[in-house]
Amino acid sequence: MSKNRTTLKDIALELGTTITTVSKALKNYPDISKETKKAVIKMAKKMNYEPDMRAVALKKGKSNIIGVIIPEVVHFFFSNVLEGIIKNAEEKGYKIIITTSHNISKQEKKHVRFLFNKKVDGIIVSLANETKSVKHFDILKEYDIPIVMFDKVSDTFQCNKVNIDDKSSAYKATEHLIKKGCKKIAHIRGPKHPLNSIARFEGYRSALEDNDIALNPNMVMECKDVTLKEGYDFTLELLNSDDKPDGIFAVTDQIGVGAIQAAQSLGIKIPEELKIIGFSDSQVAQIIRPSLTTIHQPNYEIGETAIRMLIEEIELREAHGDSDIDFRQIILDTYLIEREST
Amino acid sequence: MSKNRTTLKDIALELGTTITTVSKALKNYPDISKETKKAVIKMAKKMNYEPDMRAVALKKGKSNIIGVIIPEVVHFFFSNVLEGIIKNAEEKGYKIIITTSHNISKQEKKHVRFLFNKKVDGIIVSLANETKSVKHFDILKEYDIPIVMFDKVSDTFQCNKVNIDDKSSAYKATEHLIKKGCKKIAHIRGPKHPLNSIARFEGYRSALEDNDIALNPNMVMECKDVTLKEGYDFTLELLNSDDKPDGIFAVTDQIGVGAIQAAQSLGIKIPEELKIIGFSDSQVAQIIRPSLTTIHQPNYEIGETAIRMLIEEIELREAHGDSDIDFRQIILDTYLIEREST
DNA sequence: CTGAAAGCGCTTACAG
DNA sequence: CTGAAAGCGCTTACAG
Repeated sequence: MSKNRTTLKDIALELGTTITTVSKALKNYPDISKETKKAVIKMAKKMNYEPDMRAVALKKGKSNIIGVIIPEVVHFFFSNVLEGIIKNAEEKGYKIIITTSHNISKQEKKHVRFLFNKKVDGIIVSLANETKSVKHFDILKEYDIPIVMFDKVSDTFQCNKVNIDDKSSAYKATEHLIKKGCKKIAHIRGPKHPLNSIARFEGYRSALEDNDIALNPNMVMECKDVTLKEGYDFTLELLNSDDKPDGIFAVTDQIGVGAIQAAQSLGIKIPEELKIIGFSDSQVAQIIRPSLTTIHQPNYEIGETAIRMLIEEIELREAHGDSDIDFRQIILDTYLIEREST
Repeated sequence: MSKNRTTLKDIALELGTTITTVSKALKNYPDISKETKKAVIKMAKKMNYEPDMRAVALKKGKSNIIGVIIPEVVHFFFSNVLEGIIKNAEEKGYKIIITTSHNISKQEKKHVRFLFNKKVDGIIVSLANETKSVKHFDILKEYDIPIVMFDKVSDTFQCNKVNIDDKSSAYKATEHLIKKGCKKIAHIRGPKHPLNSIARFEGYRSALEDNDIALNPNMVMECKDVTLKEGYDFTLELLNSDDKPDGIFAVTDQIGVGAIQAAQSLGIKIPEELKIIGFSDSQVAQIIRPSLTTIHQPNYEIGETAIRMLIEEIELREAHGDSDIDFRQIILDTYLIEREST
């Protein structure tokens, strides 16, 4: 037996009163008598009433839904950020619609469009590796839909942003290798476009420079998909060249793990002959032997901060209309964790 | 300058026609002239029109949103399932709202309620470890909202289900240890309630029985949160007892990894003195040394299957009203991957 | 304290 | 071929 979901009308009919009264009673308006409220609440419970949020959303012009666009879900960093987003959103009565770009710009565009017509209250995004132009986000600005970018942000787009200081973190990582005695330091870097892979490269370059080590372009490898396999293959290539590195700064832990496995396959001793440092502090960094020195970044807090900023902006706009917002960029701290690989 | 989002009315006004005509033109109704259609489509584009899905949903009684309730996002198995769900949902024009129970029944109840009043078209769920009664799902049945359960399912609740054969997989795992010569096999099992941890225990028990090995209750440890640390601690306890196991069947890879680390901390050789097998085939199983023998389960396919069944049911009900549905339980195959730990 | 009415943005049966 | 009207389920300013 299928029932239709109870509406205000059903309750009003049952009680011989009107929709208006029922609606007000349920929302505890002061101008409704206690008896009426009691009766309405009782009947609502009995009839399993739950407000139709679509109707509420339509009426109020608010959906309490936030859209998230990230490259991947099966990913140590992003799943942790997502966790931070979801938990804090739920606490404040917002729900999350999640979409994944798989680092493809076209997908990202589609999702922006979709979330736009789903009338989400705001959007959190980490750009696809492939994305260069962020024109497809302009429509959100035009219609005053708040956006927060994290991790892979745009430098030109005006909005709230959360990330870490990739350059100084990469500097720290490279400097660590230098302090440990490395002279020939390779960098397996991220793809061309994302600002954070550029910043990490800059940190690497800058640390070499400050320590009077010439940058050898043959020692910089550029990943496409940033997979363990790429880390493995690039490391083999580096270690089979005439000019072997004695240190590798890997742009992520996955790359670092691939590097360790490649070195081991050639019988090269870590950290004696080769030192390796990763980035992210994911679980594999602790579990691999030798364990991987890495840069810890506050994943959960990045998600938490992003959702907080977004909800603040949403509620600020609700209160003051489209008053001008001062956008901020919040930079969270990282630290180096030394393990066996250096 | 904030704009209000364009509505049908805006377009009609601009064109000096009516909402009806604009709506029909955009949906390519046959009874609208070509010229009108052309003009409407052009104007819609110019004005950045996107239909308000809330209104469409309200009118049509459909939201094209599917709710997902899972214990965790930061979790190898669940993030992979989620990936399978999201990708296949997007292809069919559905979006996912994701909520996490953190294995707490109360949270799960709250989410069911929330998703119900969000009027999602259907729900996919893997039960919280804590959940015994599934009464809180009854409301979905009452109102004909399709549900698919996966992994941690209920045996009493009538709905479509997707999982693996946990019992026979566990049997396979235990039998593998026996074939490798283990005589004293411990099992670090999952929590009390979830059917799949019970089934895995049953598989273990049954394999021992078939091989004339008496089950020693002291060799069965029960996890609460199924964390690496629990695996570590229980393994220390087992290995420090008078009656040491020579094999451990761990209910997940995380437990298996903890077991390996605990054994190593005591200087016990794997696999010579102790053999360990996990369950899931997550990345850590490949990366730890010795690498972990495990049961591979098709994570992505579980998600894919769940969302397919759900969408099928949604569309079936749309077409035929609440005709009776034949619920199915789809069992996906697992296989054993032998690595260094056995 | 209660209720009639307008309206959020759409869809669609019906009339012309 | 075009359009007026009802209605999806709510909220809320207004009248009584």
